[in-house]
Amino acid sequence: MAIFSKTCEYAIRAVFFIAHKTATGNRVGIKDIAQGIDSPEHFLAKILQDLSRKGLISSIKGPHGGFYIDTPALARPLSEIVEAVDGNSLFYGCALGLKQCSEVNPCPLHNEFKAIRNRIHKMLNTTTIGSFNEELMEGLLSLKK
Amino acid sequence: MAIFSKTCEYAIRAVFFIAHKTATGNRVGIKDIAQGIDSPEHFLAKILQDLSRKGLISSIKGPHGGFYIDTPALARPLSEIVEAVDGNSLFYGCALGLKQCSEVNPCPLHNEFKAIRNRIHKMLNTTTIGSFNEELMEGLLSLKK
DNA sequence: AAAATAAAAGACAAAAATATCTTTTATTAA
DNA sequence: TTAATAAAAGATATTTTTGTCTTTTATTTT
Repeated sequence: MAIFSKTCEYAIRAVFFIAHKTATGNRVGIKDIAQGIDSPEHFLAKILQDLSRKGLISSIKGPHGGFYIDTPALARPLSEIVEAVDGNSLFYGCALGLKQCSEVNPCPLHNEFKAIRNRIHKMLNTTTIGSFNEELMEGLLSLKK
Repeated sequence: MAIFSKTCEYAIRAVFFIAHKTATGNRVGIKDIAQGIDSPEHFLAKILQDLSRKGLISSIKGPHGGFYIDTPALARPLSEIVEAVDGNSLFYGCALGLKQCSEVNPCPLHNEFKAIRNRIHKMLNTTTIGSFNEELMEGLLSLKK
């Protein structure tokens, strides 16, 4: 299994793509995004609609419209995207799927995974949506294939 | 999203359950296991058949038959169960789902997740199937709900 | 106002994961 | 050697995830 759902993978890649494309103020259309991150266009559209409804990204209809992320939003942590799409089970769920797993009623892997989940959470909390704009502009990082 | 698939969660819980129930040499039936870990019986049966075919656990048909794990197998790492069920993408896959992601062509999260994946891998490599038998016998750890 | 553009929304389809039910095979015990 | 037991195997069903296609709404430009 992967860490994120396919939906979340597309969401993160799209958000990075939009962030770096609109750091200069321009908007970018769904077609460009889908091709820029190598994802199915209409499926991605649904995902972005959802992120837009939740206020994590912005969009404008009509000619010269498209998606964008404003400067304050660039500073938000990636964890908000993940949580909006995949929920918080990656951060708080039991690795063995036990509802009642806790400090007082731990599954065998409870402590080990608590540390790992905390690390993932911390990492995604300190990584902002705009973190990679420069490297993306310089072509040092990849978002497709 | 969870770390493991539901199938893998059941597999790990079942393996721990069988390990501790058979540390004394007895076999345990699918009904007992399913109830002991709170999983759908027939679905679990499929999973255990698969693990049995792959030699990770053992079984015997007929009266007084059931599943068991022999002493050498108790020493095998949990990572083998995970890999048998979920494959190795948790250990080696790109967090953003990019096939071509690598050191020379990294996705934005490549380095951070490489460290996390390594940690998970290491942990599951050093945790053996029989690791928790004592705590399970003492009722200190939970495998259901 | 009309035409063009682009996201939003809705309906539908395919694939994968999860779950259930039935039949078969191997083994044991009476 | 028949009956009982228990896993293996097969068939089918349900749910969730992923993906596609069409229509509607909002906005802009002519």
